[in-house]
Amino acid sequence: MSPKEAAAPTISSVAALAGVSRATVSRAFSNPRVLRADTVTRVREAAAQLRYVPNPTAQALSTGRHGLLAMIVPDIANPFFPPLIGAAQGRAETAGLALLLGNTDEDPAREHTMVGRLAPQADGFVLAASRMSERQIRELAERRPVVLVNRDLAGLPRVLVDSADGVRAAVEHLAELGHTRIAYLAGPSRSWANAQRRKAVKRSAERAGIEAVMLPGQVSNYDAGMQAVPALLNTRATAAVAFDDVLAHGVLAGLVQHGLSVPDDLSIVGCDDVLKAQVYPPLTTVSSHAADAGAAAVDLLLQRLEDPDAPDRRVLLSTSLIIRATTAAAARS
Amino acid sequence: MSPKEAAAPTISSVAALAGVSRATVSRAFSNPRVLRADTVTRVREAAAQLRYVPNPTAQALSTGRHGLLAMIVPDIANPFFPPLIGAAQGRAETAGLALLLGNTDEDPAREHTMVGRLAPQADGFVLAASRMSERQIRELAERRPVVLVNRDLAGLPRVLVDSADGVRAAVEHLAELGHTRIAYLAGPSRSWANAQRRKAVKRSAERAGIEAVMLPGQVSNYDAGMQAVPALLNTRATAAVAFDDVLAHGVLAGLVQHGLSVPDDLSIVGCDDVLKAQVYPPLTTVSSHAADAGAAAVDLLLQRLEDPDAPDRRVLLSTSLIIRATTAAAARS
DNA sequence: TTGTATGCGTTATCAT
DNA sequence: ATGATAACGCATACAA
Repeated sequence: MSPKEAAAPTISSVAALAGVSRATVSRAFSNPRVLRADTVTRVREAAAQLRYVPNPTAQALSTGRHGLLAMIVPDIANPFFPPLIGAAQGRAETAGLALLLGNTDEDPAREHTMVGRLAPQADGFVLAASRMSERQIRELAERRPVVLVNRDLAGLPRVLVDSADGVRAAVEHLAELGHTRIAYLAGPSRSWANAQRRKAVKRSAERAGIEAVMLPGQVSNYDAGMQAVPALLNTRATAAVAFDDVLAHGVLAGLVQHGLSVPDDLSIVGCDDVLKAQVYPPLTTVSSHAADAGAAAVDLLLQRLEDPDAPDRRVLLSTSLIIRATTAAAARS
Repeated sequence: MSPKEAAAPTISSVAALAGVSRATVSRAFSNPRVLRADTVTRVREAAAQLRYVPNPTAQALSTGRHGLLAMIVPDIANPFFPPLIGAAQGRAETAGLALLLGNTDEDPAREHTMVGRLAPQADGFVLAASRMSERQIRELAERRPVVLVNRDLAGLPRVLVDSADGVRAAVEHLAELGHTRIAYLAGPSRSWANAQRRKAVKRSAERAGIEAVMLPGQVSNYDAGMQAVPALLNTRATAAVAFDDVLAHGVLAGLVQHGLSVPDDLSIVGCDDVLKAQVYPPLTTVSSHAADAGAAAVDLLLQRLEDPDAPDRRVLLSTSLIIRATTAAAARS
């Protein structure tokens, strides 16, 4: 039952069987157009007969292309990322590439050593919500094509789910409901999305003429949301927008623990729409489209791979407010 | 900004700088014990000075070891898998290996071509909840070390989260509560876990002297759970155990849509404990420990990698019933 | 259109 | 303890 290395057929065996040189076999696969059609088929038949498949490692050593893409995420347990990863893997697969996955647990140092470890084998990187310093990222980009997701660095191809619009709509929605004091419950401090959302809340609140108070950053998980409730209550805000749905979900739970009811006592808005209508009460949130982001990122990377000097593109994925059941008129406290 | 291939230093440059042969440089890294201590340090200093790092591709071509593990999952969007993947990646990382991730969308054919694509580059596979045929799996195991998660094939190393105990406890719990007719809502038909749970429900019900009716298989997602509700109601069962938590979660929602309340009208038990106490009402479920399974699988694979002829181990991860709030005394209908 | 020869960066065998 | 040198499997510049 131990794997026998079954002496995989090489280019030489195929060449022998087909009665051509090894170079011809190589060309029959990598550049068939330069060969006569019949030799191509002859070689291919021989190859099929032997179940020959080009050895990617040898190809890599010779060409420098490994057929591998690397994707780095800060927290695979956060429901935002699995769809992102799945879509990226699917896209890569379609292009004949495989996906290396790295999970950093929000640790910039770990991320840095990880990309260093992966760089010699990966043809390119998609850094999702990278926590590395700008300098580290640019250093990597010096070695390998890099595409960023939710990180906005000039000169690098990047896809950004632009929650500014959605968040603004959320704040306006809250203002219209009569809320005059809202809170923003922050997410990871190194998160670009968090910075963007925070800023959007602040600005939109100003514009709407209502007050916005900022609560300190949290790792994004259910428990953190629950534990943030006392601080939230302290602000005397009548509504809160949370960095993301999982935080919001925790807040929901914490609130009922405190005997408060949503949206009667407090309105809550999430972000990313990872919960859909699956919690009770269904969470008002800002859409995200993580899967689209993953696919777009790989597309950008693929593009970059064939033409390294293609102009860097900055693709923005728009968002919108999804009103469900956790927002209502402000309670008169 | 386009990546310059900066002519990475090779073993030759280091050899030149250190005034030794390439072989010595190689040994200084892969087998330092055979060299004099001072030459090792001299070589290492030269390497450090040039920022030399061995080229893994070249190593792979020469040794056959790629430093890559492949993990295949049927559905990365199912919350059971991300922790599994995260733990596996972490374990691999500790061992100096990187993780290739494949998502098959429950498609056996896709899985098969995927492992074929990956086999030449991966040192070994962990197949999580593989949907491939036994034959295909054994074929792969012929080429590469394979560890199975939640699939029970004799002769192959495997880690099984053994939900039999937990499910039995669940059924007994239900019986004690006075339920005399329960339903099992099945999951993916090719899932080993589903088969095991289904069987456990059946047997435990017999032993407890109550009736168990089996509902047909579903893909495991929230909507499928919701849509299964009419069929569930049709059985006139007063309790149901679902293949997993996400299905159970959908059932919960479907039930309230039908104006029914849990656990007053119907008791529900999930599996895997991926929801924790995060839904309302908190779901009674059977624990799983996906992360442990991922770590254990990689450990097994690592073991297999250094000694291909190690006896195949079958590690069982035990489960238990977690009683929360979706089970109660049978309603007298 | 096809073949020859060489290189890609290591490891490993065989000498010394 | 260290050095030469031949693989590893493929791609490609150059020849023919």
